[in-house]
Amino acid sequence: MSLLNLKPINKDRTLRANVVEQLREAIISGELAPGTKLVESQLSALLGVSRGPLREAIRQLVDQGLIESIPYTGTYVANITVKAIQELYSFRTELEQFAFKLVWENRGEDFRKELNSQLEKLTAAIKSNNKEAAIFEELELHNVVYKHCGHELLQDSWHRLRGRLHLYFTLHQQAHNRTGPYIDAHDKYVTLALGDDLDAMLNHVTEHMQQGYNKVENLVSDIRSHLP
Amino acid sequence: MSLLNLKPINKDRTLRANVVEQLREAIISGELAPGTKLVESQLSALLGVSRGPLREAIRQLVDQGLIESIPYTGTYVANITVKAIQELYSFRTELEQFAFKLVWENRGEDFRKELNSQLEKLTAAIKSNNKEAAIFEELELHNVVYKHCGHELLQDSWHRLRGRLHLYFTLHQQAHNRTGPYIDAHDKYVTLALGDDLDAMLNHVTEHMQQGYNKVENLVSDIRSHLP
DNA sequence: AACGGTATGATTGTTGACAATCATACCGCT
DNA sequence: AGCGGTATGATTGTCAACAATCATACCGTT
Repeated sequence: MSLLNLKPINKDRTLRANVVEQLREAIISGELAPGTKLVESQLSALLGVSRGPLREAIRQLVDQGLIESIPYTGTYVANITVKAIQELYSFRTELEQFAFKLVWENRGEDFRKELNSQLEKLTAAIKSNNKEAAIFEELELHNVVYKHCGHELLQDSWHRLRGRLHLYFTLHQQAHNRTGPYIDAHDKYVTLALGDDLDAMLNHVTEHMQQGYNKVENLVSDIRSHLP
Repeated sequence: MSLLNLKPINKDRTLRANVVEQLREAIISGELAPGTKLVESQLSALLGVSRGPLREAIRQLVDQGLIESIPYTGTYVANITVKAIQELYSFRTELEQFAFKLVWENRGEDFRKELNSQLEKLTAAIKSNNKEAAIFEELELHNVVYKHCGHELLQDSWHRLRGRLHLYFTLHQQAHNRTGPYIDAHDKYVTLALGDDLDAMLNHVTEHMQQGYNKVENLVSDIRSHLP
C-alpha cells in the first residue's frame, strides 16, 4: 500500500457547515458588501435552511471576523476600516515570518514542488486576466508555506486572516479593476523561499507585505467613492 | 467631566454569552476534565437553558479551541497533547514578542503603573498560596502588555490562547499541587519590560516561555498517571 | 472464534412557533 | 421647531418537538 495518500474525509456535511461555506464565499467575493445587514429570516429563506443552523453558522463567521453581531439588534457583514487593514497586514507579517522560521529546515522536495506549481497557477491566472482566480491562487501560494509548517495553531490563525484578506483583495480589484504587478513580486518571493538565506526571506516578507498594504491602504476611501 | 472613565457596557446579556462564560470557566478550572463528553441534553438541563443557545455557545468554544466537536457523534472537552502544548508555547512566544515590539515606544505612565500593580497582585496571590488566583493574575500580568498594544487582532489572538493556557496551568497545578518558582521569574520580566533594552526583553520572552513550557511539558503523562 | 449484517437506543441536527428586545415613527408638550 | 414619551412593527433570542445519524449490542453465518 504505497499509495496511501488519502485525505481525511470531510464528515462535516451538516447544514451549518454548508451555510458557513456559502456565506463565506458570498462575502469574500464581494457579493455581500461590507456593512450589509444580514436578516436571519431572509437569509434562511434564501438558503432554504431554518434559522437554527444559520445562527450557528453566523456565530462561526463572527469568530472569523467576517461578520459583526450586535445582540438583539442585527448582524452585519464586517466593515472595512484603515485600522483593520493595518492590523491585518502587520499581524500577517509576523505570522508569515514565523512560518518561514518553522519551515526553513524542513523544506523538502514536496515543498519545492508545491511552491513552484502554485506559482505557475498564479502566473497563469494573472496572464489569462482571470482576476478572481488570481486572488485565490495568490492566497494558495502563501498557504503552501503555512501548510508545510505542521503547526496547527499557526495554520488556524492564518485561515482566520485569509478570509478577510481575500475580501480586501476582492474589494481592491473591484475598485480599480486591474490586477496589478503581481508576477515579479511573487517570482522573487518563491526564489527566496527556495533559497538559502533565511534572513533575506524574512526581510522580503516584510517588504512584500508592505507592498500589499500600500496597495489596499486607500481601500476605505476608494470604496466610499465607488459605492456611495 | 474628568472622571469619564466608564467601560463600555456589556450589552451581550444573551443566554448564549452566559453559557459561554460558564462553560469556559468550568473547563479552565478543571471542573470539566479534558476528554469529557458533553451531552447537550444534560448540559442544557444542568444550566437551565434550552439546547439552542447552548449549541451556539459550543460553536464559540470550539473556535476557541476549548471544545472539539464531531458532527452527529459528540462534543468533548479538548484533549491535551504534547504537540498542542508545544504549539501553544511557540506561538505564544511570537505573539508576545510582537506585542513588545508594538508597545515599546508607546509605554506610558499608565502602562508602567498597571504592570507594577499587576505584579503586586500576582506576588500577593502566590505568597498567600492562593493557586487559582495566582494563575489568573499571571495571565493578567501578560494581558497588560497585549492590552496596551492597541492591536485588536493581536488581542483577540491572545485571548484565544489564554483559555487553553489557563487550562494547562490549572492541570499542572492540580497534578503537582505546587505553584512553582514564579515570583523571581516575573520580577525580572517586569523589570525588563519597563527597561530600555528591547532585545533583552525579546530574548527574555523566549526564555520565559521556554521555562513555562518545561514546566508543563510532562503534563500529558502526568495527567494520565494521576487520573487513570 | 471471527466476521458481516442488522436492530436498537441514544445523541446530534433541524425545524417552526413563541417571547424578549430594539428601532422607527408618531404624538403631544414646551 | 425641538424635545420627551409612547405605540408599533420588525428582528433577534429562545424554546420544545421531530428527523437524521451514529455507536453498541446482538445474531447468524462461515
